[in-house]
Amino acid sequence: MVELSDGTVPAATVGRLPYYLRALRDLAAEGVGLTSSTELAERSGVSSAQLRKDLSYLGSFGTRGVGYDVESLASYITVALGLETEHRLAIVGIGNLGHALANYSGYATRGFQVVALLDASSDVVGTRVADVTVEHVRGVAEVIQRERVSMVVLALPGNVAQDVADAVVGAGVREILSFAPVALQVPDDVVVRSVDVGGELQILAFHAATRAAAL
Amino acid sequence: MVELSDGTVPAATVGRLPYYLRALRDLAAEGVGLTSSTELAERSGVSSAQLRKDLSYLGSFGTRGVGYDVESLASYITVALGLETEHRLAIVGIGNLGHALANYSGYATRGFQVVALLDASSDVVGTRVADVTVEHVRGVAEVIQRERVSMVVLALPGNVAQDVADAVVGAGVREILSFAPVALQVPDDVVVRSVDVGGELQILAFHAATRAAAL
DNA sequence: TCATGTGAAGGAATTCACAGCG
DNA sequence: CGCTGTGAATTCCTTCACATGA
Repeated sequence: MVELSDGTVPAATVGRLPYYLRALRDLAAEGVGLTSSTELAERSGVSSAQLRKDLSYLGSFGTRGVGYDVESLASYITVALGLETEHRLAIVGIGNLGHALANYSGYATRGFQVVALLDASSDVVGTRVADVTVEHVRGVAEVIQRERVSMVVLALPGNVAQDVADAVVGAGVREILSFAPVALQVPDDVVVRSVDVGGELQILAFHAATRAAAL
Repeated sequence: MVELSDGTVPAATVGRLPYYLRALRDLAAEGVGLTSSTELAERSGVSSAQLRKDLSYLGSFGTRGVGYDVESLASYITVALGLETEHRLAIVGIGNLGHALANYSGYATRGFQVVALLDASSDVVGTRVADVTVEHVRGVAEVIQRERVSMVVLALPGNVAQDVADAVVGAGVREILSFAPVALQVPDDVVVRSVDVGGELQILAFHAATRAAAL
């Protein structure tokens, strides 16, 4: 019996749902209709106990003694992640990274649409990138209203990220993905996810140094 | 008294060290010479207790009743992260993202150098990107040897990521940063950090959906 | 019988609150 | 006295191991 739980899903579990969904879509693409917690966990890079525990927070989707139906489990996770509704994105900062993000093809297999691009440089404002005309960041609030933007991606230098975040939050956005290596100060009801490439490399450097020290 | 600890630093702590280092460098750039756990924590987006606990795993760097010397704490974290040695990077996959990463200027303020670029498409092999000539990925093992590459960045589609990872690991690389949305299978002594932009957006979508459901 | 789903146990990370030291 | 450094308490997450039910 399928039953969705209440709203209490651990953050760590939410963070893994995209991996499960990815693995399920891969399985579906391979024509696999039925899977097990062992197989799905292996493809997702977690333990089978972890996978089952995670799914238990969302409800009960499998058949004991059998496994999980790939299609239907994918559907449930899709719904749980809120991917059945369209999410309209604006990207602020059309430098190297912003360009790449604007052109990023498979936005996690639909659900996301880039509807606005903004920048502060007159070099790019007015140009078209990925079929969208770049507008000046000073009009960010208006653009967000006009395009009904619900998520903003910040691909800009750390020193201006906070100002843009303030403007974006003021315009009603509650979900931000930031590539700027700064801790953004936002109200409690705003969710910020941060991706820091430099930081990731530093973490790898730490492991390299630890390995070297162990010799 | 400054004393470095043994090699047991929690993974969660390691993940935050880059934020502390960033905040310290900002402070130094502003001409601040002395800081407190409260100030530094605020700029890093963590609690002051968290910061002090994290630092305690590395050693003892502050002065009770006073605070931390910005320069020297930055130095210690730099050493702890292994950033005093040069790290030679290869980027595999010179698409939109690979381009952006190759041109990414401040590689976390030095310590990292892009010494090789590889791709499988004849459209880009042979071209120069960020002063480096793109080579064919089939020669990845040779390139890694020749350029003494110690870290590899994978900016390529999920379906080929595992093959390249295998080749790269076979050539002796033990640190990988992957932008491919797949769980790479690697030996225990290889460290893989994964950045999944699509996944981050899905996590934001989950929060948006949860918010909507709460109304 | 077999793999799911889940209480219970165990481990890790965070927070608390204060001892310790300049 | 003030702020660091840290045991203790708490909370959160993961793993275990088995009851459950198709």
